[in-house]
Amino acid sequence: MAAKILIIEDEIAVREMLTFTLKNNGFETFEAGNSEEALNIVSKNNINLILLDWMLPGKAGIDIARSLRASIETKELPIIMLTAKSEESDKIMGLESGADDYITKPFSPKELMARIKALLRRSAPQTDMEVVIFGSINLNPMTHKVKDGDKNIILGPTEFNLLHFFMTHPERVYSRAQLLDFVWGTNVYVEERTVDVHILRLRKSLESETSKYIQTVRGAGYRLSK
Amino acid sequence: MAAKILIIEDEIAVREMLTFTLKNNGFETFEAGNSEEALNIVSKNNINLILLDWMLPGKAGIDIARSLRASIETKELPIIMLTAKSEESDKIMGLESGADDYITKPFSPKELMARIKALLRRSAPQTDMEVVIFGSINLNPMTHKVKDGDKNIILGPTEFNLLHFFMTHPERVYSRAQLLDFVWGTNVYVEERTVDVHILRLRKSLESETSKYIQTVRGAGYRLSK
DNA sequence: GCTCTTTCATAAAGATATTATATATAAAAA
DNA sequence: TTTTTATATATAATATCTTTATGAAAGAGC
Repeated sequence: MAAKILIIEDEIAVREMLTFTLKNNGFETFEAGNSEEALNIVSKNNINLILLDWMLPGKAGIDIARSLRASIETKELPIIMLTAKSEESDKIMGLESGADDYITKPFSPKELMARIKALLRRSAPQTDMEVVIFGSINLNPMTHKVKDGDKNIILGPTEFNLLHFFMTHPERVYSRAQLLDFVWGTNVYVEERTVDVHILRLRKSLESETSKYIQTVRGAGYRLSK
Repeated sequence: MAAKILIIEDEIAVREMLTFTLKNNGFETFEAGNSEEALNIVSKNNINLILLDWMLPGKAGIDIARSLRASIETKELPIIMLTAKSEESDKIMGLESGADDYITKPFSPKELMARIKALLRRSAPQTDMEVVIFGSINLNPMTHKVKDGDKNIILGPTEFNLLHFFMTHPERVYSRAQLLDFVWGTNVYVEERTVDVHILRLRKSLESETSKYIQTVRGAGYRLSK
């Protein structure tokens, strides 16, 4: 699922630009113009990362960073601060008060994305990295290993992703088109029949008993179910 | 029923190519060469998606997107913009002014189709996914599973659809012709007797007690009732 | 080179529509 | 009433059509 990013910025134009860039890159965005809004949004949503304008009126920026760092709940929340100029003192103060990274305006969307992704990668290992278990299947995204009972299962990348998706979304039927969207990703253009082939290979790789969990639902798609 | 797609493009050759490709893929197409035509067609027809050429004379492309986004009626209408080059600024402007996706020329018909289908899928309402219960029957459209009491009921696609229809429209009698319309879909020529056969199979699949809920109303049709 | 993915061709499985025939029902006639 | 008749529905069998499974080859990426 898409990471949730909160943009704290008082200038509407900049805020909109950021929102737009982030949405475009598949993130879910929230916007706040001041501390109050910001903390409110953080408390109500499961924000994954914050983009914080350092140049908020008063000392708002620094205050927000500090209060987030003070609370147990938000202690680990990654913060990227946006600074207008690359003044050494600002950087130092920013990092000191809790930002994990900073980026100076003007910056390219590309650079912003790279930093956000890097930070999310670093700080959010457990989002999609949980071990998943379904019946006798045990899938560990961290080590990229799959076991079916005692037996180690060797899967190609696509089979691995497919199984991971099914295991994190069991019981529900997905059409081939949906599987392409969710497992292959949007903007990938392959034939729907290709899904069949990967289902076949996934079934072959699993123990014969277990492979029955990968069910064909005629006219609808496939499902992981007992 | 086929989705309706409006092509807004001033170059006739490109327009015809697009129309051809789309028709070939089972879409219903409309064509407009300028804003006026475009907005006119949108207001009179139930357009499901728009292919908008970004390189229309003047700022026509951006203007059309904006006016569509401004009106409540067309706020949600998916727009794919066609751009000549993949310039960052163009993409951003396009998406900012309301396009949902963009595709840069030259593009393959396959890619175009995939994007259109993905967008239609995304914008389609996630309706009809509620679990339905009638008596001891429990039908879950999400998992595509049916239970009658404790027993799992295996149904073919048509029987599943038929039962789902009855369960979402209980107590009322439907003629064979109506069932063909609602369950099979309009524009399908099938003998009315065929309905009998599927009713038979549905009854057979259900527990004998429950199958009595599928009632024959002589001279009128069938009904789901206790 | 290798591995993994996608596509394609064909086989196999499954679902559907049609037909023929049997059965049920309602109304009319005896 | 009971019987007849006409018509509607149920059922089984089957031919046809669709969808899915599978193996093999081509293609892509490393």
